[in-house]
Amino acid sequence: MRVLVIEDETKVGCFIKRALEEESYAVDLCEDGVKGLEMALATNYDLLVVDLMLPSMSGMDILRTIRRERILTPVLILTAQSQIDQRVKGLDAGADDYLTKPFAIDELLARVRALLRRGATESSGMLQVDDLVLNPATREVTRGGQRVDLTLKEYALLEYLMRHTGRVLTRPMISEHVWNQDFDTFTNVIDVYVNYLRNKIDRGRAKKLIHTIRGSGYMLKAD
Amino acid sequence: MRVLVIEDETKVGCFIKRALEEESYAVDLCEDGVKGLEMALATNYDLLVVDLMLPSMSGMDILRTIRRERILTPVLILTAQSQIDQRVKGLDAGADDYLTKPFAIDELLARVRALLRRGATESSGMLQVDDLVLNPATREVTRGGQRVDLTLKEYALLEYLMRHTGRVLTRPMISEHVWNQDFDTFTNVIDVYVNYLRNKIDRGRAKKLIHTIRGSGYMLKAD
DNA sequence: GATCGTCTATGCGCGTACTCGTCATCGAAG
DNA sequence: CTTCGATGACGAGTACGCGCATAGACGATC
Repeated sequence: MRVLVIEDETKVGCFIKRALEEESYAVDLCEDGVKGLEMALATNYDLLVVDLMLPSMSGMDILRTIRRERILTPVLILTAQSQIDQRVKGLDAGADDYLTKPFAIDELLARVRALLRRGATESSGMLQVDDLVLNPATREVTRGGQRVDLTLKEYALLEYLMRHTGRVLTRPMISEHVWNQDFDTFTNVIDVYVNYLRNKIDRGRAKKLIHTIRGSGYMLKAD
Repeated sequence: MRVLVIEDETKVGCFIKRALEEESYAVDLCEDGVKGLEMALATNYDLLVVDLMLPSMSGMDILRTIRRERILTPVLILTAQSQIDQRVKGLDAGADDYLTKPFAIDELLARVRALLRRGATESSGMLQVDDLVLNPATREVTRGGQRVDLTLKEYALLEYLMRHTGRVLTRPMISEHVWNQDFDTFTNVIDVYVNYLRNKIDRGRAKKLIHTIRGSGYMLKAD
């Protein structure tokens, strides 16, 4: 799950970025409105977190522009206490949720989870492929009832694979959703992480879930 | 499906080429406008991906020229953020879709798929000849319900045959759509690949689908 | 300074794409 | 019907690059 945070106060922005990364999201941070808009249009983010009060271009304008481009990415708006009246306008312009500054970081994380759940598989939020179960709420993974311990990146990759079960996922697609903009194209990190996941999930099991599609990419599937 | 990418930024071009090739397209990459136009006129591509801002000749001029020549190949235009106003002109000049740079690679792949589907069989996108079924979305092939595993080239060839069922396809036609410009005419690769496909699709079956038209080429047909 | 997580670098094995050579098949001419 | 050249089928073999595995560099955290 890749998130773009547009927030001009460096301290707040870094704080949010950090917190989201600890939840295994791939996060890009942008302190400028115009640049942020470009990034939002450029990359297929899973969520945008946008401050309303920004230099060079307001969060509201960003929101309106991306909706005009028919980008349906969920947007979480951050408003100062004094801008409460702006909320309604924000929701009208296509925001999915808002949060008043200052806020508790847990509050933010809870809303982010809610927005991402909504967009995805719907239902209870539990992802399941064969006897492999992933609970996004607790970030707990089990295979055949047995707990599997994953690092942040391993988890992020697995979640992406599980949200697109049965489809071939090319390396560019994976890097775009699991890594942030610093990703280096000419590297084999993805292969390495797939290998890590295989060791923890498929090794020693009769039924393999992670499949290589040679020349294309990878696929998670029960067959 | 053969695609021509006209893009002067080497890195972007290579990235696009790689991604398309992983989707089993045959891809030619050209970094120059005039040369690109020549290639577009010389070869019967299934799709053109053209950057608007090019040295020596703008993408718009290329577009106008090939449309004047009554070439109906679908065209996907790439524009920089600052050239958004050019889009309308581009669509007027005969572009089928546009994409703003920088863009998400999934987005590009999705639009490419959409444009190629539109030109072809329409409908659900599923291709079927007798009990042979090909699903372009998942790149999955079955014969009589049984899964058939194909390599990238085998798949590309079969897709081309299936999109032109019942018509005689000459070797030049096949090489033009399934291989890229590096194709060596004085070779029998096509025969070899038809043989591979026969082994995987017709071998052991009563009803043969791949037919040889001696002196001409090949044909896929239920009879 | 020890440990953990992320990423880089590298060597190896194998599958894919392709070449080549030989044999089978077809069609036309005698 | 036989012969013969042209065309295609197909098995064997090769080169190369993809993907896998593993070791280790680097940085952050405690």
